[in-house]
Amino acid sequence: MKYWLMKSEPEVFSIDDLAKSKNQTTFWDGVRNYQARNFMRDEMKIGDKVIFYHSNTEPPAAVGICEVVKEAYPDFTAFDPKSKYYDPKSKKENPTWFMVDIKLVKKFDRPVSLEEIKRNPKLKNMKLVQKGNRLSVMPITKEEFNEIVLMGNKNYK
DNA sequence: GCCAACGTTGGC
DNA sequence: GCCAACGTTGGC
Repeated sequence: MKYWLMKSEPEVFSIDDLAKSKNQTTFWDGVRNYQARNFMRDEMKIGDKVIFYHSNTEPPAAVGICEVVKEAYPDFTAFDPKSKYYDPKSKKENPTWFMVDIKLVKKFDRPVSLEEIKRNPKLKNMKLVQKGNRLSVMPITKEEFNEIVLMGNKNYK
C-alpha cells in the first residue's frame, strides 16, 4: 500500500465539500500536470491512503485522511468544452488526463498547518516543504503519513 | 532540440 | 495581490 498527499484549494473543493458528497466520495478531476497524472494513473491503487491538503488558503494545512476507492480512469472534464478543465488535445479514444475516486476516511480534529509541518524535523524530506514544489499529487512515506495523522489528533501536544 | 515567452501554482 | 519557481508551448 502506498501513501499520498493531494492538494485542493478549499475555495474550489474543500474537505467539508467531500464530507457532504454522496458516499463521502469524489472524483479527483482537473489534474493537468504530467507527473501528478503519472502518479495517479500508474501507481495509485484501491486502499492507498491519502492526506487531503488545503492549498492557496490561510493557513495552508493538511486537514484529513482519504482512501483511494477507484483506480485511474479518463478525466471526462477534459472532453467537455464547457469545463474549465477542457483540453481539446485529450481524445476519448486516447485520453491524456486521468482521475481517481477518493473517499473520506476522517477529517482531522485539528488542521495541521504547513508551518507546523515545516517545523517538524521528521517531515523535512517531504516534497511539500521543499522549495518551489508545485506538485498537486505526491507520494509520501508511511512514516510521514503516520506523523501527520498524529499531529491532526486533538490530543497532540 | 534549444530556449524565450508565457501561463500557472501556491506561499506569503 | 504579488511574484518566484516551475512547466509548457512554439518559433527557429
